[in-house]
Amino acid sequence: MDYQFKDIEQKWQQFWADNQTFKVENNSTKPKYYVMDMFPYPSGAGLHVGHPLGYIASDIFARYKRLRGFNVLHPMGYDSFGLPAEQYAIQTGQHPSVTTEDNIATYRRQLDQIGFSFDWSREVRTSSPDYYKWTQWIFMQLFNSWYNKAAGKAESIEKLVEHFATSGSKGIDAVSDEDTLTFTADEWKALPYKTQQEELLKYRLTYLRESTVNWCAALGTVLANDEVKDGFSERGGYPVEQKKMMQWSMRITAYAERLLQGLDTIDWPEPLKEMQRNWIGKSTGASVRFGIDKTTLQSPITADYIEVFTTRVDTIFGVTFLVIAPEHELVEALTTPEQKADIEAYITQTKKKSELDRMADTKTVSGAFTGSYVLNPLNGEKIPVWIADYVLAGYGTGAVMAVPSGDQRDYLFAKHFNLPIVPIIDIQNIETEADPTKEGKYINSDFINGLAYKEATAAVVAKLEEVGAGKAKVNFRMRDAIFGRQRYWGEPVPVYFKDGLPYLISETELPLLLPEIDKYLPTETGEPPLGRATDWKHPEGEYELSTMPGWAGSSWYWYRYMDAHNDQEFASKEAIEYWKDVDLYIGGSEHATGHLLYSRFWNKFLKDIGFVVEEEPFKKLINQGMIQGRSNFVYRLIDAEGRGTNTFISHGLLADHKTSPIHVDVNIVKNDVLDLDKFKAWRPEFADAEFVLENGKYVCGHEVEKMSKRYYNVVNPDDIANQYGADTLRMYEMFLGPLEQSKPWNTNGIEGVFKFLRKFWRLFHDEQWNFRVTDEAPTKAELKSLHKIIRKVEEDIERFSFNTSVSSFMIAVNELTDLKCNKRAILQDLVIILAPYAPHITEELWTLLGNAAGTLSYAAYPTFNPEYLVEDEFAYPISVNGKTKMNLSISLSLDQKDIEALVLANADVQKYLDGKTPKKLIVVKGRIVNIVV
RNA sequence: GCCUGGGUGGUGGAACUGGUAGACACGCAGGACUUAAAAUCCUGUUCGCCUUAAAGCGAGUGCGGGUUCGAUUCCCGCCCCAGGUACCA
Repeated sequence: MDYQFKDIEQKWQQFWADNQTFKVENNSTKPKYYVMDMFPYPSGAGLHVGHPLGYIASDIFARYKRLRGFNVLHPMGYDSFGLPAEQYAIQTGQHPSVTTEDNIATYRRQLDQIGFSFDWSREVRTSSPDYYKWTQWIFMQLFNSWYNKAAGKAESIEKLVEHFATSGSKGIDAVSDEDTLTFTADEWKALPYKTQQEELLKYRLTYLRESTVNWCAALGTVLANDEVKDGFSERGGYPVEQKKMMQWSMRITAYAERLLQGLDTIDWPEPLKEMQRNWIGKSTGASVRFGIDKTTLQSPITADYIEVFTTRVDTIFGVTFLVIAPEHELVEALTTPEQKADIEAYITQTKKKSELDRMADTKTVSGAFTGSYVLNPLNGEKIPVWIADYVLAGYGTGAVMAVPSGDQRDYLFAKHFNLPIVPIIDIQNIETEADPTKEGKYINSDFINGLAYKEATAAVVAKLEEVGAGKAKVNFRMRDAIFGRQRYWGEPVPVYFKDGLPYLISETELPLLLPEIDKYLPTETGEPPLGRATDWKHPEGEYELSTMPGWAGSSWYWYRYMDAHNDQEFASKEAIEYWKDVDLYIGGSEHATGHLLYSRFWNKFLKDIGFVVEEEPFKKLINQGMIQGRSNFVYRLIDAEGRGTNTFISHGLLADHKTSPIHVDVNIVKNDVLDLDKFKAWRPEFADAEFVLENGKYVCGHEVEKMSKRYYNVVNPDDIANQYGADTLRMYEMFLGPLEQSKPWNTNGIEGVFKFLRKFWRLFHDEQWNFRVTDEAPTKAELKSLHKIIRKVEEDIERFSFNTSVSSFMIAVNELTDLKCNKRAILQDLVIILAPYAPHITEELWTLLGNAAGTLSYAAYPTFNPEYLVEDEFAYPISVNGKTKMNLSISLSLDQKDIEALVLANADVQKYLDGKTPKKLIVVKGRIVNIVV
């Protein structure tokens, strides 16, 4: 029979499901291998062709590893809590769990159609109570822990309490809030219970913190930064104000150093690691306190100094002004009456600027003088204090010591406002711009004059410490992560409040179920949606009303796959000790600093408290590129009055007509040629459309854009699978180009892949489509083809170069077709090698070859034998001055000298030399001959 | 602005360690089969020049330089595109 992909694919998908072919056990004599994909959020739009790209790659890898004798864990699940479902619920009143359920069913159907080898018995859903029970449980462990810097890890809060009770706060080196108390053991014991608890909250790894949020009173909710435009909500355009709010936070900063160091131990793409490094943002420097000169201030001020962080403390004698952020808490107090108007005008101006404007505009210098001064702690010099929007409130202390001779921004600022620029290093050239050099000796710098960078820095830090005005400090850019959302569709926080204190519910009360509410909106008093729940009250107090953020459930899910149905633990010790970590993780780079950082954080925490065994969760990570949409256009003719007609001009003829482009559904266009009948049927307004054709065809224009419904460029994998089959879809997505590269989707080449599979099928069949394979001994040429592909695919898979292996399969099948090879000895091995890429057609042929159904997935992978590829001759390219002129076959057993002689004696070579004597002859054995004349 | 990745035929791409640029596929053109179409198969296909043809010549991997016997690959400078982004002191 001809290649009937529909029957074959349905048959084998059913077989795998019925026989649980890919179910994997938590113990085996085989070595383990864990291949995981970033699980999807099940959106209402369903899967588009961009999603499966990574899944196909990981599935090929998983199937390959299985063939190579590994016990492979390859699971899939759903990140099913999230905003879109809630938004939909607000609009339609449908419960998010209902729409989520529907969407998951669609995803599952679409995934099944592509023939993935997932072990579905381990499926997880973050929104399922069985799952979020453990998300809540981990939250409780974090609440019950603090970070002991001395031990270099998280420990139980009990240990901290014990220490307080025996030794007070002395000897505690912890990551904590800034404002912790100092006390003796007796003083601790004497503290009221509430004060003790408040104190402990300053140490817990999850804690309450007041943070500013974008509050939109009209919508009654908190908005994300990108939902706010110029101080108004993007949705509705209502005013947004900064509001302080008590929120749950995660003390991820405790792990900053370990998160940074860990990057050196994992096999991730370097750009992605770089992103994480930059996000963590470690900088070594010093904090310096500049005393406020109160003699010039007319109003009283509580603060005594402005603290700055600098990485160049050695330049402190070059400081000629201080710049603080317009949002700095001291701005108002420092502003003198004369400067008040200036400062207020500047602050108003800053608020109008969007983040993007502030970033792109490095050329405009702006700022305003507060009228106040601080004193240089080392020489007592009076230094003016300015505000400027290039200083950000959120980083460091929100204040900068400006050294215009060494920093270009400070330099421009000083030039613009006519502030002094003092050179501090002898070789510094500051005529036209700042010179940040660290070479040379210091000048104009008091006691470090004549010193070099290293000694100077040490001397300044020592002096600052001596006078109590500063100290060496490591600063991280990374902030603690807010861990709460004023939303409904998320995990409830397992906490209730009594007398203003948070208490964990008991473990036996887990999971704390999400209550039913009447509508998915904030309450009239501005409480989160959970405030609407009736009869939802802890016996001891009021439940927390915010829910966990989107990243909670995804920060540990790889452990749940290891033991997905355990109701005693998030995963058993045995399962974790067996699977350990994810060997290969494939997903998009948009999660570089969110999910991938939080996951590493939770993993390190779980290791600290002894529940997991590996410091890093994902040993190797590959980013798949984004698949962009390729839109098609038709061109509507514009008549003399400038009105659109119902006539459409083919792309090649546009120059002669006035037209306007219209997006057309890519699904009714093939290779940029419009299907006229489908176009007429597409929309009623086009039913009478007329066309100006070129060569009898209507050719569409095209553009690369985001894949989106409104551009009519969304391609659904179902359509491809229906038309060409899953095996073609799988191979085509790989054939499209390098996995890690972003590329537009187009189906231009899909016929080639489909034809390849038919050609492969035909190798096993005669002219009349009868299955016909012989047991004859293979020829040398056939063995060569086979072993070439064995080696090539092995190399390609190991370096995740799937596109090149698809090409190689085509070459192999072309060669074997030319050789008219239908020998079992060759074809059976070829079936195994191709199986990870095209699992359905290969399963069918595998059984036709007489093997037991379903055994292909665990067959023995063919071994490469280099002997079949040994050549005795090589067609040397002969080049003259680097330009290839001809080929010359020469035995590979000859040595350098013989080759040289042979080449020079050749008549054709002599012709190219044209009587000239070669200056030099380069012979690279087995590669090239180059004659220099 | 900064960081990262990229720029190769009409198109997607290949060339893995500096060694035959354009594998493989699409598209296109021509041909075979067919009453016809689809399907299939065969041939050609980087560009320019010359040629009846065979063959030949020249240019060519974003642009300009450099290193080298030899550069898509390494170095310097520039332009453009994509993604990320936090003026990070």
